[in-house]
Amino acid sequence: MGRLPRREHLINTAIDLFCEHGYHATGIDRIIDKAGVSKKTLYTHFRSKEELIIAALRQHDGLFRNNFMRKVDQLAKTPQKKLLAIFDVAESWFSQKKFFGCMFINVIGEYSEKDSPIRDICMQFKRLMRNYIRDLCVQAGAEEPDILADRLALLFEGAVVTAQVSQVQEAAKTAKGIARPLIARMLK
Amino acid sequence: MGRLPRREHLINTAIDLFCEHGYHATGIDRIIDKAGVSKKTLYTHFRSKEELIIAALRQHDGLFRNNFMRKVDQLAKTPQKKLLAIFDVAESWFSQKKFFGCMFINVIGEYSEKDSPIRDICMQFKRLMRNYIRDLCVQAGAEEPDILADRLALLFEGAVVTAQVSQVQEAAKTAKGIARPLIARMLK
DNA sequence: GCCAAAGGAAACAAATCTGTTTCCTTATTC
DNA sequence: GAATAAGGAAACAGATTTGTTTCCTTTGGC
Repeated sequence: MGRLPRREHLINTAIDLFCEHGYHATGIDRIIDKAGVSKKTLYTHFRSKEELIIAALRQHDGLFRNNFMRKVDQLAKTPQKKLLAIFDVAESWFSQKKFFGCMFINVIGEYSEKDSPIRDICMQFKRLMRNYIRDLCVQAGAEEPDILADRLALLFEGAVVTAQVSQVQEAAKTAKGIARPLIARMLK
Repeated sequence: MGRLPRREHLINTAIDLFCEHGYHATGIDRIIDKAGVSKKTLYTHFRSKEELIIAALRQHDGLFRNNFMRKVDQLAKTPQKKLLAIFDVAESWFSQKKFFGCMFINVIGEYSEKDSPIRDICMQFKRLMRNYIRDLCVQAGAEEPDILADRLALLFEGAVVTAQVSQVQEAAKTAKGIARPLIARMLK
C-alpha cells in the first residue's frame, strides 16, 4: 500500500515537531531532516514556513476533532453520558507519552497578531469544539445549551492547560468532578 | 525620584515583548531598542537571553501574584467572597488592552523540556496560585480544601485560556458562574 | 526502452540571531 | 579637577534562519 503522499508526510512531521518544540524554535532544516525529504520538496509543496504552519494547524484541526468525537461516541451512547465522556477522552489524551498541550493554545502564544490567519484557525477550532459540545447539550435536552456548552468548554480548556503546565493528568478527573453536578443540574 | 535601575527596566521591557510576541520571536536587539539601552549593558546584567527570560519570569511571578492577591483583598473581605472575587480580578485582567494570556502558559509552549528551569518556574507559579486559593478555602472552612482549590484553580486556567484564544473576556463570568454553586456546595 | 517529471544533495544568498569586543563619551566619587 | 566606573554606538564573529538555485539521479508512464 503506497506510503503517505509527501505533502501529508511533511505536515505530520511538522505537527510533531511544532507540538514538542514550538513554532519559531522548529526550523525548516529540522523538519525536512526528520521527514527524510529535501528542502526543495518542502518548498514545492509549501510556499513558506507560515504556509506549512497553517497547513499543519488545519490538518490537526480536522484530525483532532474527528478523533475526539469518535472516541466520545465509543465511550458513551446517550448525549448526557457523552458530555461526561469528553473528560475521559481528555484523560487518555493527557496520559500520552508525548503530550504537549493543545497546538492551538500554544501557537497563539507565538502568533498573537489579531488579524493573522493563524489566529483565525485557532478561534475556529475552539468554536467548533464548543459547538460540538453545544450539539450534545441540545440533544441531551438542556434548557440553556449555550450556557452549558460555554461552561463545559471552559472546563475542558482548564483541564488541558493544567495537565500541560502543572503536569497533573488527573486534571481531567478534576474537571469531570465539576462537570458532573453541573450537567445534572442544568439538564433537569 | 531616580528612575528604575537598568536591570529592572530591562526585565520589564522584556516582559512586555515576551508577552506580546513570544520568546523565540523576540530578539535581543528588539529588547534593547525598546529599552533604550545598549547591547553591552544587557550582557553585563544577564549572561544570556535565557537568563533574561528566567529573570523576567521570576519578576512576573512575584509581581503578578502580589498584585492579584492585593486586588482580591480590595474587592472582598470574607474568605468565601474572596474565592469569588478571584474571577472579578481575572475579568479586569482580561479586559486590558494588552492582554496576551498567561506568560507561564505561553512560555511552556516554547520550552517544554521536562528538566528546564523555565518549566520549574512555571510549575512553581501555578502551585503558588493554587496554594493561595487553598488557603482561602481553609479560611472559609472548606471540608476538603484541596479538592475545592484544585477545582477553582482549574476554572481559573480555563477562563484565562478561553479569554486569550477565543477572545471572550466574558470567560471570567462563565467561570464565576460555575464557581458560585461549587463554592456554596463545598463550604456547607 | 524512452522521456518527462519529481526529488535528492548541496551550494548559495541574504537576513537575522546571540554574544563579544573596541573605542569613545558620560557620570560619579574622592 | 582627576581617576574610575559605566554605558552607548557600532563593528564584528559565528551560527542559524528562510528561501533559491543548480546539478544530478531516480522513477513512473507509455
